[in-house]
Amino acid sequence: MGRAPCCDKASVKRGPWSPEEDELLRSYVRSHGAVGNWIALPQKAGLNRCGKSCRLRWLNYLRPDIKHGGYTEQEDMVICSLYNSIGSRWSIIASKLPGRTDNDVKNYWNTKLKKKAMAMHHHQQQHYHHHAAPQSQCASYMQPSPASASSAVTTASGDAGSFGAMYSPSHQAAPLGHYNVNTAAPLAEFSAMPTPAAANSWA
DNA sequence: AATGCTCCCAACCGCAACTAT
DNA sequence: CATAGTTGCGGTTGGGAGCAT
Repeated sequence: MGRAPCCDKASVKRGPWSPEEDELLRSYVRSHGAVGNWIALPQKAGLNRCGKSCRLRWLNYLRPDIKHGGYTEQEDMVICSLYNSIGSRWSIIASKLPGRTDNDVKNYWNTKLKKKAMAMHHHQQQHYHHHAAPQSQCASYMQPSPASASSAVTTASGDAGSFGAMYSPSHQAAPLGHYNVNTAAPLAEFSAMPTPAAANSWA
């Protein structure tokens, strides 16, 4: 026996949200506080939307503390080092970046950071061909990580896993399986991690 | 100006985990 | 304990915006 669908897709609106719908959802959450039941919310709020869709819209876009774009070098490094350590666990990575959502971090990685990492990976390989050991601070920061061999990373989307490895800081989180979400360092702790020179070399 | 291409991001989908009964 | 309902997550896609030809 299959699981019942969360809503009747045929009778529910899909696609982009209108400003009116945003306001309905925002005002409902504002007046009712934490949403207990997202499935029931659309009806109560007067929205012809799937509960799942409402939840996603709120979490990824309407929440008051959301930041969009404008990623800092420091945030880049947090994302890459955590990706290296735990793979594509976007919700965990996002939880270390105040104001960022898993969807946002995921999009940012897929559209920008991955390419940046690939470019640096290419550059790094050329560097290794000419030098026995990395000499720049950037290169030392990008030392391949033991964690990159973990199942977490090897199961992460193809080549991207190994690219993530390049950004591993010297003190990494434990590989998946030993990774403790509760003890993972928040963003502030990363401030002591890479050198300014390493951070600058990203641009 | 028209067309095609690429990039980016919001949103959807399906599954797993969790919770209630 | 078993089942159903709900939530959370990660992968993927659709389509608009901007750029190149």
